[in-house]
Amino acid sequence: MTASAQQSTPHFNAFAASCPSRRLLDTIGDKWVSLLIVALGLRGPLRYSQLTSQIEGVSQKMLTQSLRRMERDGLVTRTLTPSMPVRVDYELTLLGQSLLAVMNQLKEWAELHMSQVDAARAAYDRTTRGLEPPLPSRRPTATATGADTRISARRAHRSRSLWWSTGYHGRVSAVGLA
Amino acid sequence: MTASAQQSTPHFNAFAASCPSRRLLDTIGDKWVSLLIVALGLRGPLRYSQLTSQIEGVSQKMLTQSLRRMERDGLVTRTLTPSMPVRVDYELTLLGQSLLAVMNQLKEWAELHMSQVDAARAAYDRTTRGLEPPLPSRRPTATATGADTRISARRAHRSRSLWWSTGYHGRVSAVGLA
DNA sequence: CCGTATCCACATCGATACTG
DNA sequence: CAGTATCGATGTGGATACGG
Repeated sequence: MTASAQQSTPHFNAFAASCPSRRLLDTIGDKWVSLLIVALGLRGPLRYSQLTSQIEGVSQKMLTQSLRRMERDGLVTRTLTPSMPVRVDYELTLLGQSLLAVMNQLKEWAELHMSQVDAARAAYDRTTRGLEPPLPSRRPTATATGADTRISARRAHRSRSLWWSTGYHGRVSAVGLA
Repeated sequence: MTASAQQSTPHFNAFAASCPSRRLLDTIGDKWVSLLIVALGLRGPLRYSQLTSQIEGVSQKMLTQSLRRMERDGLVTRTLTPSMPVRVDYELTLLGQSLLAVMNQLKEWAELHMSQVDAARAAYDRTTRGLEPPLPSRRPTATATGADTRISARRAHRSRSLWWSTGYHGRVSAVGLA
């Protein structure tokens, strides 16, 4: 990873659209997956029902789906104990544990910086309000969906010698020097 | 909510369903956001067009949307330079930089462990194949959506004295002792 | 208890068209 | 260049019903 970065290992690169690691990035970035990793890392193996209560608001579907994917990816093991009430425990594998550190940091960052983010949002909304009207009604247009307003006479290309104008009227947050 | 379990800091807890930090966790776990953070952290400020090419496969819509959200959350700044071709640069804020370390680890973990995950998947699919039929056609059902097969006579509860049986016929990956 | 299957409202996202 | 707006296919996820 020192210089130009491409000879040490058969490297994966998440910046590449086709690289499998990008999908993996998506998977491990999932809300439920990250919470599950942290929960399982925090207190040993956990039963399905314990996870249900530990991770508030998760539905059976999402819980099972996430656990299944994690099991398939080798992040957790699933152990069935055929006791009287059937019991199933989930536990992090070594691979899963290697993710734990990162996930903890992710969750902690979110919790630690929540207030700063909130402040930033408030400031942003204060300076930018008006751009996003409350949109009270769906669409103030006539009852019939304006089907003809769509096309509109295509005006012939009027002198595009401007190429791209400097007179920018778009959204502005900060302006630099030309 | 007020009484037990917290007074040290006005703590956020992502395990709680209603905690705002959970949504934040969702946001920063987003594929595009994480790639953007890493890209911007890697080489200074970047222009919109540079991000387009740097992060392969991202659409205008997702790029703009992600950048906008990140700007609102105080993770990046947006600087407009009214030069001849209009130019817009995005740069990490201090808050954004504090996320960089975690994001780098996340992306690196994905790239470093991709092969292990692949192996785990292959192993899983080998032991579990048959559970997921190739589903060749969409749905072999008749043209009309089978509307009556839905209900089916609800059978009266037959002796549930078993409560929950031990004779588990479900999916088994590993079995523990009773 | 530990799931699976289905329905369906809603969010996501790519493609496309257009604009300052 | 750097967006915005809209459409439509697809995905996501909760609610519900049911089964070993």
